[in-house]
Amino acid sequence: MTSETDPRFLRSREAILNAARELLLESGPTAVTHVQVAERAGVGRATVYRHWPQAESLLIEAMATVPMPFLDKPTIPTREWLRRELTAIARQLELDDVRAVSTTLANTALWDQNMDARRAQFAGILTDRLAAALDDAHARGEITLALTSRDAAAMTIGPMYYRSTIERAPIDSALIEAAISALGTWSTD
Amino acid sequence: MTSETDPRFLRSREAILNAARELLLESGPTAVTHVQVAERAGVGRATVYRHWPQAESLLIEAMATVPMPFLDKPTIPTREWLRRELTAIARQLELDDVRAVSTTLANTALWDQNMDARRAQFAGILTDRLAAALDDAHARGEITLALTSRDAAAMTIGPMYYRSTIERAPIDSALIEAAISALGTWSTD
DNA sequence: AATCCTATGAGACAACTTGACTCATAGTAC
DNA sequence: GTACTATGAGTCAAGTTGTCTCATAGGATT
Repeated sequence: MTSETDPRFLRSREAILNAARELLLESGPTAVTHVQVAERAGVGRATVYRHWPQAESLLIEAMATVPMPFLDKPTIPTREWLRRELTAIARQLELDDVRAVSTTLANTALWDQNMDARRAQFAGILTDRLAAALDDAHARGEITLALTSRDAAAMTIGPMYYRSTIERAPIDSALIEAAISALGTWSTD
Repeated sequence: MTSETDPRFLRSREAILNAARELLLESGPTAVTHVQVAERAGVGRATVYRHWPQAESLLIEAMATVPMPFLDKPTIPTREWLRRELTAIARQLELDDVRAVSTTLANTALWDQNMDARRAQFAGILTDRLAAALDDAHARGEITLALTSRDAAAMTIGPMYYRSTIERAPIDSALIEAAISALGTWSTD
């Protein structure tokens, strides 16, 4: 039997990941230490070291277990799809764990290459999908773009992210509507 | 002689604050420890403990020494003032230390009350000043607002902050222009 | 059931870190 | 010159970190 299929191994692994995620959520990334994770997970300290010799790798994997906001496959009309997706992201940003993961990512990525790779991947997906959806909407004549389609993520998610992490206030639908209008002139206006 | 005027005291204090700021910038908030700061500042370890018994307070004060983007007194026309100020903020966000301070603030504020107070103060100033400037522009008939004036900070600074800290890409003037247009209909259009 | 394999918890361990304290020295005011 | 006090260097106990060892027990295979 190889480690990866041993139920004892998998049980410990899950317990450790859950404990790490809880600690991140409750007390921040600095709380994700081998000792604290072991206590919270109810496993031996040595077990945590065996699974993740580096606490930082554990933090990264624990962060990856938090469901982050993404964009579903675009539907038509794009404007409705966009309204729906941005509202979903807004709701996600109200969750403590999503805020914890995104701000930890943005912060630690400045000094840590592994974190930066995760940040880049995350940001890239959002920017790409939104750009593709808008390019398509433009090709169909649904919108006349006021900016490059690759600026759309910053223009729409940016205000919500700022509202949620810097102003720490709820995201109202007016902000979402304003962001959607800011992308260009919609033919359905 | 009281401590606060003793040149020896002030010299140590400055050296410690500078070292802490450098460490934050180069290696992140976790690098701001008594030992590392003492080494970098060229002072004894005990001196750092005497000045700041809590490393976190030192981090907060060191962060406060980094010049953060604010908004100058509004001039007329508001649109020109806004373009100028947002461009200034965009330039500031390209600086490593501004990114380090703002993302550290957003992240640590989630678990630390003192940091959260700083975050709230910082966010409040930007939101208030921008709202006041836009209310004034509206009263003068320079703009018909597409959103509440208190949403303006999120709508304009948000995209730049997201671009700079999540997408980690340069802020182009098209993004700034789009944000300005998103605020409403300018009478000078 | 019996056997083998291996992940685990408990514990021991040295190396290092942390925060507190002491004291001789030297920078500064008067 | 004298008095004051911030400082660096050093000491110290308590706690933390990462590694290793070993008996145990969970789980697969027969």
